[in-house]
Parts: sequence; structure tokens; C-alpha cells
Amino acid sequence: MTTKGDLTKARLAESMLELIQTSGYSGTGLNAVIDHAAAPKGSVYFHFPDGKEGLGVAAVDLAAKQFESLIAEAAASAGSPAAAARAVIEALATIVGESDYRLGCPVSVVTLEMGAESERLRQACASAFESWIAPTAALLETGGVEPAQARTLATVVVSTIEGAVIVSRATRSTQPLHAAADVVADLVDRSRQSAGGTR
Amino acid sequence: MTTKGDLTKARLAESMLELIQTSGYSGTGLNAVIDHAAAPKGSVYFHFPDGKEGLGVAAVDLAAKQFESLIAEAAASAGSPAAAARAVIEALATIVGESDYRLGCPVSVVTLEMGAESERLRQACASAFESWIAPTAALLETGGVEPAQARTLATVVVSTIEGAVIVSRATRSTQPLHAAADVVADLVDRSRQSAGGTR
DNA sequence: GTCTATACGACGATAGAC
DNA sequence: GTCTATCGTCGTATAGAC
Repeated sequence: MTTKGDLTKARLAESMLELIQTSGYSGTGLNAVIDHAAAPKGSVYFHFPDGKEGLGVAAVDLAAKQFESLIAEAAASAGSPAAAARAVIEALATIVGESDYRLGCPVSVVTLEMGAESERLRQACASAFESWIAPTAALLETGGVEPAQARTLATVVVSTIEGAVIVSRATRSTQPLHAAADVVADLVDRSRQSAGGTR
Repeated sequence: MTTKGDLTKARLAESMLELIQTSGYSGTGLNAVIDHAAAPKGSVYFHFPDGKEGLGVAAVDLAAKQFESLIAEAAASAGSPAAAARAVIEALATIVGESDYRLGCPVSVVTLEMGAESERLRQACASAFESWIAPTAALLETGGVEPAQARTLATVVVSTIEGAVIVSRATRSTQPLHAAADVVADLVDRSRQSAGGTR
């Protein structure tokens, strides 16, 4: 059953996730989180006994699931791996642009800020990236790319997307993301052909 | 002339740059910076009247110059644009790996943490990215790629590198950077051919 | 002009009231 | 079990001694 406490816990993780995107991990104070979640301060330590670190892990896990869903939906509705990749990146371009370049990838920023300081957070970020690379590689394999190459290419695709979001935010332009969409779609399409897939 | 004060100022910027890479911008306190630079606390506000923000801008500018030099050296010594791109990325893989995955791109993390909060820092980051994209595009043009496509491709190349550094740090493996090196080198080489360059 | 001592606020975390 | 009041620490910034 879903108790009221569970809802509070979910709201806290969602708030943390949202604030991390605009202010980073260190820049997001617990006061801001409980304020945004409309939760009392003590409940943070009730639901997340490890404090901020546990809340951060929950936020990263949540982000992983959300983007994983976006990938799955694009893979299901798009006609080809290349089209799916393009759809995902264009969706991100819309999100980033419509947020006035305030939203970015929470996993990237937590990796960069805390990867060297918290092993728990670093592992959570590694798992998040893996949860995006694996389905991307699987999608490429359905296009006829051999497993090893699919994994390599999927890693690069995810890296490119992460980087493009950052460059887009810095330049306040969706051009880097659109450029990434074009190049990645072309790259995915080409790999399918060169691997001897359905041609 | 170079006064002692100028050296202190440079050391402060270098220390800020180094610490940002492992702990992020918000996670780096001025106390840690002056400690690392072996400088008295007041000199921060003497050399950087705007405080932490000014110091952050100096660190980002410094990072921009350093990586710009790496690109220029690779472009000068490598035999082709593709080889230059590979050399740059492999050099990054060495740096990231040998630092035990503690060093990353300071411009990325400042963009993600402060891009939405400080216009000055955001612009410094945008300038940094531009200072890497422009010479990369120029290099691609020497390979026969037309200007517009060179710019697009250069943006994607820089994005991919930024993202690969992040994924490498999260997974504690240089594999994402090596994968990026392979794919980017191939991409650069292909663009040269498809554009009707020296074949 | 350089640097030390300090002010003031926000942080994460906890103890204990309800 | 849920929340409020508070503690100690560290943050940035500054005032003033040298």
C-alpha cells in the first residue's frame, strides 16, 4: 500500500532531482529541497537515514528511470534505430530549450561534482549511464549491428547526448543538440549498413 | 613586468581550476583554494574583487586556454584531422585514467552548476567551448569539409569528448573515451571524403 | 598594498517534543 | 512515527592592522 509517507519520500526525491539540474548537487541545500517539496525538515532524515547522500542516490535513480522510459518509448514508436535516436535527442532539445536552458542532466553533474568524493553516488551514476547504454546497444543490435560494436557505439551515442546538452546550455542554443541528432542518426544508420544488417 | 602579486593571482586561478575538477564549483570553498595555493585569504579579494565568481571565470578561462593548446599541438603534429582528433581524445583518456578518475572538464561542471545562476560564468563557459569548436572546425576545413558542415561536426566532436569524459569518470574506465576516439576519428575521416576533399 | 582576524549567514545533521 | 527547534561547522565576505 502507498502511505502518505511514501508520497513524501517520492516528492523529496523529485524535488532533489529538479533542483540538482539547475543548481548542482553541492549547490542544492536540504532547506531548498524541503521547501520545494513542502515537507518538514526532519522527514528527510526519516526517509533517508543517510541524509543528503541517500537523497542524492534516490534522485539519480529516478533520473535513470525517467530517461530509460524516454528511450524505451522512442524505440517502440520510431521506425528505425536512427529515427529513435533522433527522436530522443530532439525531445531533449525541446526540454532544454523550453526550460530556458536551466534543465540539464542530473547524472552528469553529480558525476562531476561527487564522483571523486562519494563512492555511493559515483556508482549510482555509473548504473544510470549503464541503464541507458544497455537498451541503446540492444536497439542497435536489432538493426543488425554485432554486440561488441553495438556496445561501443551505444556508449558514444550516450556520451554525445550528454555533452550536447552541456554545450547547448552553455551557449543557450539548441543547435548543438540538433547537430548531435543529425550526426548520431547518420552514425547509427551507417553502422547498421556496414554491419550487414537489413539493407 | 611580473610582480609577486601576479604570480599569486595565477596560482589562485590554477588552484581553483584544479579543485573545481574534483569537487565542482559549489563544492570548492575559498578556504580550500587559498590553502592549496598557499595564499593568504585576503589576497583573493584583492586580486579578484568580485570574489568567488571572478575567480571562477579566471579558472574557466585558464582551462579554455590549456585545452586550446592541446588541440593546436595535436593539429600541428598529427598527419590528418582524424589523427589529431584521436590524439586529443587519447591524451584525455590518459589524464583521466592516471588521475584515478578524479579529473574532469571544469567547464562542463561549471556550466551545469552555475549556468542558470550566473550569467558571467555561463558566458565564460560558452566562450571556452567556442574556443575549442572554432579551431576544430578550422581543422576539418583543411580536410576539405565545407564551413557549415565543419562547424556542425566540430560541435558534435567537442560534445562527444565532453560526454565521454563524464561517462569514463562515472564508470571508472577509459573505455568510453577510447570508444569516442574510434568513432570520432572515423567520423572525421568520413566527412572529409564525403565532402570531396583529398581522396 | 598585503595580509589577519572576524562577522554573519547557510549548511548538514540531530535531539527531543508531540 | 512525524515533525520542530537547535547545534556545530564551514561558507563567503569584509573591516582594519601592518
